[in-house]
Amino acid sequence: MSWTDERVETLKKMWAEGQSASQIAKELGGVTRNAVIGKVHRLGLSNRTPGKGEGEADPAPEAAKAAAPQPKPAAAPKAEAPRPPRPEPEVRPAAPPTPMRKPVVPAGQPLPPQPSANEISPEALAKVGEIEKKARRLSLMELTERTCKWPIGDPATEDFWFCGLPAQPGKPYCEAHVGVAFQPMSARRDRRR
DNA sequence: CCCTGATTCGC
DNA sequence: GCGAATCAGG
Repeated sequence: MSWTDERVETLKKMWAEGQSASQIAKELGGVTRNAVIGKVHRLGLSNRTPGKGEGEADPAPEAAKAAAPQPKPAAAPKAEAPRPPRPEPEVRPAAPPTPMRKPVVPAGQPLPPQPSANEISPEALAKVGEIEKKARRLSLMELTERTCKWPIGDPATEDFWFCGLPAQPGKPYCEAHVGVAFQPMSARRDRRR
């Protein structure tokens, strides 16, 4: 593969969007992230290190950092979450060490949709309750394509993190969470009708 | 361990 | 110019 105009354009665009080199490499195909990074540097797109270049008297430092790429929580290229999960509102393992907490409602951040009483198998729920105690409690930034992206807690408070346990290959969640996230479509309604 | 970008250097 | 190997960091 070579750096055709088109490919370079894609590279520039994605890089500007804040996409990582590996993501760009994946998108382009036929190149590694190293190739992408190398190209980025050759194009002079890398982050201008302070006090460096000659003809780089950049008097407009503000404009560049205005755009913050919007992070995608469960950006699984293939298997996408069938529905926004909302584990157990009940579960709140860590809340005590914050007496001074109440103005925890940021801006009008609506709480995630609550699937209400879903007809999830009791075993699955129990399983989830168990593993959530062992959750790695990862932050958004720590999630990868192979960590469970199941949210736990209230996003509006400090009691929020992601499961982070090893995700099922090709799935965005760990085994336990896959169990409650992917329902066979109405696990079973009234027998016969 | 997973990931990130940065740099080097033989090609 | 290219990019694998390597480095440095989170």
